[in-house]
Amino acid sequence: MSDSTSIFSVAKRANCSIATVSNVINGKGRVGANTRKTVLKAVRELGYQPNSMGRSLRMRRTETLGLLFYPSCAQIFRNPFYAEVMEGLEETLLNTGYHLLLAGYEASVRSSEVPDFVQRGKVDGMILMGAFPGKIIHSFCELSTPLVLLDSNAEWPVDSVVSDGFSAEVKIVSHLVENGHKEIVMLAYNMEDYNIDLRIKGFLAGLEKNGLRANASSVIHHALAHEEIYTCLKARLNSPNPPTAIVTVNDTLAIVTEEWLKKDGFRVPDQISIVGYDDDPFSANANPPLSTVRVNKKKLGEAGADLVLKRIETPDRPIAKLALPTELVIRKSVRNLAAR
Amino acid sequence: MSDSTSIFSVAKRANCSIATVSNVINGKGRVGANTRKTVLKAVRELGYQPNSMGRSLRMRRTETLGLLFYPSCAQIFRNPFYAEVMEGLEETLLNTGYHLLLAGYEASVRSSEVPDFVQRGKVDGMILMGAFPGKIIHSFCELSTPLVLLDSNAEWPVDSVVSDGFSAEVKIVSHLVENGHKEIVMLAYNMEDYNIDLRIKGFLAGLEKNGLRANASSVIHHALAHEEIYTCLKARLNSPNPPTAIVTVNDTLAIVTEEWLKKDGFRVPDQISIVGYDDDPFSANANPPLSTVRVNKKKLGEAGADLVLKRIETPDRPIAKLALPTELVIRKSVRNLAAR
DNA sequence: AATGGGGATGCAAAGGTTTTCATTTCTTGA
DNA sequence: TCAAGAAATGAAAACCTTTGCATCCCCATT
Repeated sequence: MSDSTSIFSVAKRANCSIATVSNVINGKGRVGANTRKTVLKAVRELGYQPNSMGRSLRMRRTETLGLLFYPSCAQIFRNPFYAEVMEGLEETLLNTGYHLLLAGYEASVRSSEVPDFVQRGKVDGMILMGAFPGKIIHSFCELSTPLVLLDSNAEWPVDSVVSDGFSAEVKIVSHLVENGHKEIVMLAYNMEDYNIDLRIKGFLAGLEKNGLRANASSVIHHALAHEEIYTCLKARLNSPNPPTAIVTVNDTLAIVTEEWLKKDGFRVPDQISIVGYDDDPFSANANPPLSTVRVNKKKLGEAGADLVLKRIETPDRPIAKLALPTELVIRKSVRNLAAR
Repeated sequence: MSDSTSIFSVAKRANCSIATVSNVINGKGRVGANTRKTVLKAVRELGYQPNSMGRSLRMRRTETLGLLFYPSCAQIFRNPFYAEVMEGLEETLLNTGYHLLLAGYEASVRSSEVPDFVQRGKVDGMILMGAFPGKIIHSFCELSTPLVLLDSNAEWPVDSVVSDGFSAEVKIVSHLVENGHKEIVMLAYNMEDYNIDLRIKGFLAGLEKNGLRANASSVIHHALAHEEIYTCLKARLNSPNPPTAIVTVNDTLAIVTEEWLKKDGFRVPDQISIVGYDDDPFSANANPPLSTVRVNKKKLGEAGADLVLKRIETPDRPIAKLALPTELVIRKSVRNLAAR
């Protein structure tokens, strides 16, 4: 308990060498049964816990993983999506002895492009979460630090885990077509974001696969906020061939769009169907309950932690790029046009 | 860049001793202008960053703070309240060089009641966030590790920051009374939670201060979920002297209660007024917009970080217990009974 | 009784830093 | 030119571990 309980004090109390104490604690080497008992007793009585810094210095291993958010911790905390990812991370790390060093990109980067603590050896590996710009990912890739991109990007030569947004969107389009929809438009943000791009690509592929025309006007995206997107959508709804179904790049956008549509007198799903992505907690209680795509967020976290741990263990293992399968969850926001 | 860039390599390249390199880097001691330039050059060319473990070992300081959530990381991530607290934490730590070691209580505690990493010296101090049971807080208090209870509890002899829920509830009651309400009931959870207790006490004090009777039936609380609470409320609404106003212990409870009330045909606020607590992001957009209490969450985070840093710096300073002032935000969920 | 072997234990180095204190070098005034 | 004082530099210890290797002891086999 005292401040100065080091391995020395234990050794002195147990009347043996520090090497022996170390061996007992780590279960290495050979230690006689009696000695072991004495040491264990001393450890207990002194409340000794090996000092992490001394150990890390010697072992060149910190048992700490950097968890870096983009753009900031607060931003990620705001998104309920990541709560479950955290759950997966937490559980996987549970029995490994590893801890997470939390950092928001903006707050942790001073001079270079990579947070100091990485190069200073405070962590054994990094998990990057959020829509990191390519430029930043690039800097990380050049380091030799084990690295995994979690729900972020799969285009770099490092381990990564994403949800399979491509297949998901194909499934969505097929689902809509099965329900008689032929004029479908996608709503997306216009920003550098791998996942958004992936979903757009999947959406377009879905159209083609179902024999619908896929062109520039199939996707409405706007760099700016939700309002702008809705303005474009509304213009389209009043045009000759108005869409009967909307696919949004995530649930948040779906919900606000739905609100605005209702406010403007469009009935959902009677007049217009809508499908989201993410299965956020509020989506099931929306009015009408939102059809969407469920990604196993917990598994996302588990896979991420697993990958970086494996990379630390075996730096030369082949790069793993995981695209987790998704589940289309059908609720009440899509109308069957055929069954009229 | 190479793996083995230590202070030695810099010293060799700059043709000086490691002591001098250390002095240059830390701006301590005296170093000649020329030598300084040479060392700096070597540092730059080698891309040298001092090793955190070596430094921590020697300085007995890790520049890391433990951020412990109860019951788990995921649980806290789910609550939008904490996103802004994180913002405050992040910003305050920004220029201090300190990092956060994240841990969920459930996941990080194995044998003892306190996570290993604390006693192993992986952190210089701890921030506890969430409704920790007293038993656990007690274990932490016995440690000599700097500790701050953040939005958790203020009843222990350690630094703490909470929002002043007591005064806030007094303000709420006064506000309701000013609007002609005389029959007011509070909805709360029945669990060990300092903040809830504080708000209940404030509510009762508010009643007394305004000359209303405060008794056991003034507060409806139930160990179980929202449904149970609502059942009790509904019974009360159908009794002889039904409440005209409801005060809930947080916004979430307010919103679901509101939904159920509306579903049961009660009009809010025409028939029944309601006030929440927390000013969650969704509360402003509720229907009607919810009157509630805003706590400066960011400041909560700032104060917490600040306090633990000060405690590390000056272990003997007097204990600080902060109760941050709150702001009553009046929206549309309270009806003025006087102006009929 | 001597030799060999195996199990138990300890010594000392290494890992990267900071810091104290001694030593060296420079400057300046007489 | 010398001495003294100030400024610059370096050697070594300390922080706490782990681990390779040497040592020691004891028992069994020949």
